[in-house]
Amino acid sequence: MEKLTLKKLVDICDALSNPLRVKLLAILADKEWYIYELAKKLNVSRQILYLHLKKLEKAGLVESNYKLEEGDPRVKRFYRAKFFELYINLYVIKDLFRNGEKFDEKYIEKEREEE
Amino acid sequence: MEKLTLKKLVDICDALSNPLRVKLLAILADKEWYIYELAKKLNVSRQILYLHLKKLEKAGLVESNYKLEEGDPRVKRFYRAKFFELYINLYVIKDLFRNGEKFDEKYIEKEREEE
DNA sequence: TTTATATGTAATATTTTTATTACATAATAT
DNA sequence: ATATTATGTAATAAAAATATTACATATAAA
Repeated sequence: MEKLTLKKLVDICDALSNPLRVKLLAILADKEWYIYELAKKLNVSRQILYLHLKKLEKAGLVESNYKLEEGDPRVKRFYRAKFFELYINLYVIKDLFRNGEKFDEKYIEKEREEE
Repeated sequence: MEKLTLKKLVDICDALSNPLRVKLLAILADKEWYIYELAKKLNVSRQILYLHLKKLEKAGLVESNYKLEEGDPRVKRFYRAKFFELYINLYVIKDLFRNGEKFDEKYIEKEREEE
């Protein structure tokens, strides 16, 4: 498993801190969907899906690309889940702060990336 | 590892979706602290710690109790981290929705517990 | 007696997240 | 032509999370 950083943990947890986003991830794990189709299936607005998918994409849990299907000249943006693994316990959490860097620096670094 | 539910996942991830809360958990893993002491150490307000610790407590990641120390009649409320483990990947996420219950029911159930 | 230590609540303000609504474009299908 | 399918942006509203400030209580220590 790839090295876990504080920022990565916080981003993934932020992404999974909402039940609709977890559901989206489960749906996108089976096959790729485009937003229009997803909005109909889940009976929610496209706009809210944009926001939730953006957060999942930021955490690296989903990805998307535009595709042209045969016989339909309309470009569709397909989203799919990316495989990931996360294992955490108290020791893992402690290790996040046991590598020279100070918490404050990491905190500030995270905020810089936000811009 | 205990059976993971959607609600439990969302609560834990919500708790870990903020870097200060992750830091708090790491600190409380080593020894128990009371809020006044923590506020000084971290140079943040007591009030903000109340809020963050409440969220960690709700997720079952920390616990607290009041204690009297020898030679000091002032009651102190000590917080400490509880051991936990969380393993997630795409299959685990999918499994959360593969047990008869529908997503909507779980979503609504979660909201009821909020009250 | 005043400052520091310790607890808690309540009110308010700020910021972020979440959700809704409206607009604009373009091809498809009826 | 008009409704449906598809994309995107922008404005706004509502709700939740985060942060600040103020108040109240009580003991310790100087």
